[in-house]
Amino acid sequence: MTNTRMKAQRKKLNMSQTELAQKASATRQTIGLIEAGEFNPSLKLCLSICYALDVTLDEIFWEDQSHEKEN
Amino acid sequence: MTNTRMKAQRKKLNMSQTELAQKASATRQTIGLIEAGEFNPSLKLCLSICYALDVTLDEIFWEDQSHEKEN
DNA sequence: AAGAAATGTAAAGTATATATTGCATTATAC
DNA sequence: GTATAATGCAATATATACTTTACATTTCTT
Repeated sequence: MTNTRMKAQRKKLNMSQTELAQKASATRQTIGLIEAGEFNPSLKLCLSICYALDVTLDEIFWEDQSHEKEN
Repeated sequence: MTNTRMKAQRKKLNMSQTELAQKASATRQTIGLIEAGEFNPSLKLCLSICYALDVTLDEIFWEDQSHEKEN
């Protein structure tokens, strides 16, 4: 359940969790936990992350419904 | 700052807030407040709403960055 | 191999999303 | 025009996102 698309996009931009956290005005821990799939970010934070990573919501946060909930 | 796209899609499907709430396993109040733009739903809830309304995240929750934050 | 940077993880505290209950108002159907 | 459904709005309670601080481990650079 880790968010591989988000992590991949961050790496693609050669950005550390700390840098992303700053751009998205969150903490490194929060970013780490989201990438680890250990929590459920708010829409605003998702949007901030998208802006920082230059992608849209669907690109990194969409999950197919059949993708049975795993927590 | 009300979420007009979400509301419009719900109406398009002839669904009441109560029905949408049930399908998305939330309460009517929560749905009402999200439509009113009075808070910041979690990603999971956004996804549940998308499934219930048969749209994707970008269709009803994406906001352009220039869309200056209004709360 | 050593030092630095990046990441994982955990405890405690704060802010806020969400639920629950309840009542008032507006729209819809008969 | 009265009943019924749909929505708006508030107060209180609870769950949990997110922060802060801190330390351990892994990865990168030299």
